[in-house]
Amino acid sequence: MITDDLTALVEGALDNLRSDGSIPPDSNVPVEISRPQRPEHGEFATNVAMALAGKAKTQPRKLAEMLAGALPASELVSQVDVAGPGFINFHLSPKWLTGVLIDIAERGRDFGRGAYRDQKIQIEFVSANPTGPLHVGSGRNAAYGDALARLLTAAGYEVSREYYINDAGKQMERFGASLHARYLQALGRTAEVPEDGYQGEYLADLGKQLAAEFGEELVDGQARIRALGTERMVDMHRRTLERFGVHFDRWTSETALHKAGKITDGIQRLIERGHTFEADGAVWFRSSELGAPRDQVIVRSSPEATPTYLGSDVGYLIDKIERGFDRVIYVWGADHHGNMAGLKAVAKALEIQQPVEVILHQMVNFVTPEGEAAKMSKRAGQIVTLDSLIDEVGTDAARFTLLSRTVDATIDFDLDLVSSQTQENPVYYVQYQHARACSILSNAAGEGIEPAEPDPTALDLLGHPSETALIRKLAELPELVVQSAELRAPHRLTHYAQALASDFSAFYRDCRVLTEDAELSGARLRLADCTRVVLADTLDLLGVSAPESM
RNA sequence: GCCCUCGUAGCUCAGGGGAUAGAGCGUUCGCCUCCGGAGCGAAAGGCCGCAGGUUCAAAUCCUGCCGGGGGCACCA
Repeated sequence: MITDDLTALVEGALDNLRSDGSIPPDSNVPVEISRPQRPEHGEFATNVAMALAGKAKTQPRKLAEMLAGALPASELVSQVDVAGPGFINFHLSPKWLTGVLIDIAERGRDFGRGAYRDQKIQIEFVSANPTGPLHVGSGRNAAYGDALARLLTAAGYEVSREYYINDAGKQMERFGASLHARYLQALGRTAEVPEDGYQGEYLADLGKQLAAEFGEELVDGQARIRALGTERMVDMHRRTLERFGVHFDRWTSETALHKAGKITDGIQRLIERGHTFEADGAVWFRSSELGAPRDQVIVRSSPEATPTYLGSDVGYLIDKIERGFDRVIYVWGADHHGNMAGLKAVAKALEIQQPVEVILHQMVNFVTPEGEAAKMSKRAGQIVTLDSLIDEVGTDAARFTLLSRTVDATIDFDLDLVSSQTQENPVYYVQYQHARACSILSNAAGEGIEPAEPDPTALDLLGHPSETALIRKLAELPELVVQSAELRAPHRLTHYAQALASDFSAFYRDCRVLTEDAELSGARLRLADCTRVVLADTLDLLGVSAPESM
């Protein structure tokens, strides 16, 4: 990678200076290559001179000049500027610029891919309770988890997407009771949804459905109703997610884990290892000794004596690890923050060597134009569903918007602006530039003009500032992919996509592609084609489509 | 009370220790003989919440405080 080459150059210069006594022999400073904010500064920069000045008590300017003078020759660098407080700016050679285009032309979508890493990562996300429709918070989770999975894949990892179906436990009993009541109501009987149950209208609809399909058959069959309801809810989640462009490699049911004995085995492991005690008739996990703020119940007291959420998670975690992943990632909403310490404590207690990583994303709030937060509650039935958001703005705009901020920041949706956001959403700008590139390419094809062959002499004609700026932007993708994957920060790609689209737009404005000059047209066509590839690839990493026309 | 997270332009947000802190929207002023105007250019607009600390260097790291959001169940 280019930064490695430049780092080696600077380190070589430092060695030269040390050996001729210009700087003290023990003056070791880390060399970091960065991208300057302003194009006039060049393609890359380092300010190792400032760090060196601090150690060697010498003027940074002078040190920078010495460093620049001591740089070994390289065909990569055409010019070095000494600027500002100790900065050395590298201007890369035209050969490097054409090299970027050749790389893209030859590798296509592989251009943005990192080297294979031989590491299997499992990422579990969404995992919403099958008690109601997916809401927009789950949409954020889905958009993030899926984009991160795509990013990790692009960075060279083997990734498996998993959805955990919480189809056991107390909430599901409440769900069953609620649906049973709705079913009875649909049959014209008197029944009431329990106070701690699910009041949403969707259950009334489902109750009517069951009444129509089964008649009186299920009147005494609450367990059956619960199972049927769960099944339909999971199907609904699956459909919504497919519609949202999210596909899971595996759906694991908590009930299935129970049946396979994995849950009780897991709890047994904790007991055998001496991490538990009994109190008030319940089994407790001594998590406070493993970094958690308090001990937690893993098996409820009688008469239920069933595992808690954390209790089930022990067996599930073991199951994940036994399937051979080198790392497991959980994507949770911020409202699950309290479970993090417990899960980490379980991993410690079981002496799991593989990293167990939890990523929390902040919530999605809905605000009125007056700025009042309208809180969402599933139980109260006031749901802004993911389906309704997709209906309103479409999958592309929804995903792009939900991904455009860091996971650490809450997202405020102004409900009244959701539809007008269709107009101002930056995703359309990016898609538009992609469509424009496609359009130019097809116009050219109609006139029999083909993109120039990917070789340095043909592409050497490119040199306009808007052209070089665009090429520099294209060149950022491979590093950005690896970086964003390691930082778990897909939102960086949304910003990159916009910047790239903007640079393409400037190129379009300044450099007419289809001209009298066939060779120049060919070279610019190649640049347009490379931009098309990189834009499409970036959008794909976000799970957003790249239409050829709009 | 304790834990997590946010506080940067009028608004929504980027900025993983380094140069003159950036973008979109909004505002003002310009640009349609032009390969797609869902566009382009320019201008205005900033004690980077406050106070300490670490460092040659802090919007960035640490501590405290103030202010928003989320958690602290034998719910998931």
